[in-house]
Amino acid sequence: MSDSFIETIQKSKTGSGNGTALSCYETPLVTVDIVLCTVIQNQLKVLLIQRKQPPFDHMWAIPGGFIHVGETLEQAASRRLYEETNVDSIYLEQLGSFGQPDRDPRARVITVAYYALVSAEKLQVEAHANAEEVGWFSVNELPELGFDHEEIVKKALAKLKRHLQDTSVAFQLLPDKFTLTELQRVYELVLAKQLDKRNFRKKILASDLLKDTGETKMEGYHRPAQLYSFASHRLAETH
Amino acid sequence: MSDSFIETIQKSKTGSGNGTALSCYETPLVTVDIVLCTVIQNQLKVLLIQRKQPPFDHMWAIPGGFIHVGETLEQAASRRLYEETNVDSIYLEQLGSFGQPDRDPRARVITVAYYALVSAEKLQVEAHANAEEVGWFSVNELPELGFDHEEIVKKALAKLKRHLQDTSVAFQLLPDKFTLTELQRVYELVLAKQLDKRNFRKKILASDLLKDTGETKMEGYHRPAQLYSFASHRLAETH
DNA sequence: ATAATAGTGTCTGTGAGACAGTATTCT
DNA sequence: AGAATACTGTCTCACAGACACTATTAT
Repeated sequence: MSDSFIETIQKSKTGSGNGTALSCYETPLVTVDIVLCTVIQNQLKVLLIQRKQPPFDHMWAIPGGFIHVGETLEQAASRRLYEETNVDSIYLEQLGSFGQPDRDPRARVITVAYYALVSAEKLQVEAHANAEEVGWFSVNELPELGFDHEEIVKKALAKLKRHLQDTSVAFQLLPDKFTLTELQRVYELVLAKQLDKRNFRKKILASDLLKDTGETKMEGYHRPAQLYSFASHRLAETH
Repeated sequence: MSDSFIETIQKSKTGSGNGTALSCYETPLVTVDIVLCTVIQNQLKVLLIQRKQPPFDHMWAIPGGFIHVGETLEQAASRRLYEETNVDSIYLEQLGSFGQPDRDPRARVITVAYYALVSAEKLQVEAHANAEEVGWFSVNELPELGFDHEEIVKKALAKLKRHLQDTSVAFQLLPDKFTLTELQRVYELVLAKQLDKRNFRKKILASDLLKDTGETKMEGYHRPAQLYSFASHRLAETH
């Protein structure tokens, strides 16, 4: 959809001038692009869409698109995520803008990038009623990406890592009720390293972000785990 | 300068359609805006420019402008700073994009904001050969700002604060050789709180970022201070 | 009994912050 | 001698990280 829009702009660029002092193609286009992350099968995954036209035909790219009239940047990102996943109110964080003059070979396109987090639970409910090729890729096994999307994904993962440590974003990747082991797994996946169980629990419980729901979760033939929920979503924010 | 460009766009908007499927005004304009900080007279100051046209006529605003063809976002910001200060190679850090639909009453304008740091020393060399009203304002006594620039400045100062603590940006606000007391003053101004002299020196010297130049600086009738220089500009970077 | 995961406490080292007195230079 | 700033070391507390065993559930 973004692509057909750029084609139109391109035509006006190659056609004869229209008399105004400044033509469209001298002003850059603006998009939003989103690195949507979730945890599936014990892996940190990113949502990608397979391209159907040049440039970068057949390659994968992160979802994105133009900003509609009257929309804020966040709303545009949110809308695009809804279009791809049928989930709304997905957690979004702005990552920065990418504007290398040649990042899109067709036209000058500046993108405002976001990273987004959803729990796999929310995704399961909705099927992909979408004709596009859409896929979840493990961050360790990303295909080659079009445009500068590899750079954007890398920055997103780096920012998520930092963010995880001084805020409480981890909960965005979990269902409302979760065990401490599940929470630790999220930390381990994002930070890409193992954590000590006792130290992790000590720190998390000391932070006072969790509420013991009293419920337990049985999974397999062993001692059931306590279920916790997140107490104060907006605490411990540094950013 | 940005303003006359927006006027042109505005005319094409109110004039009759030109036949293309998508006219210019449906695509947002993009600018860069920069919060340039320095330390003058023991105060943290921000560069502002007084506006000469509506909207926000007579009010102050941070410097900014459109991106030229072929320029990266950073280059555009850098160029605008050079135009205002005659100083180049000013330290720049991207802050984020601001895109509220109504932030500019004339047209949809999305801005990519930067914060920038210069040492007062570099500024002293060059005089303002500029016709515009330009001024350095203490961050504690900012005038009312046009557009959403107050929000941008606040975010810049917050980011600078955070940044100061886990990187070595402080040096961007100092001359090449400086005393530990001067360095501490920069920290105190940015963090807006007093620091203990012994703890500060202990921490800074332990970080191994400084090189003792062997020189000293006499100022007043008292013991002269050691001059240090910054050892490794790119160490301790988190971002 | 066994398998499988949940859950728990101590010790050590490091870094942050509180705190006061001596050193050096010039008038 | 006095004024003004440079410079220095110790103690305490909180937090991070290393580390191993008991508890509970189902088969």
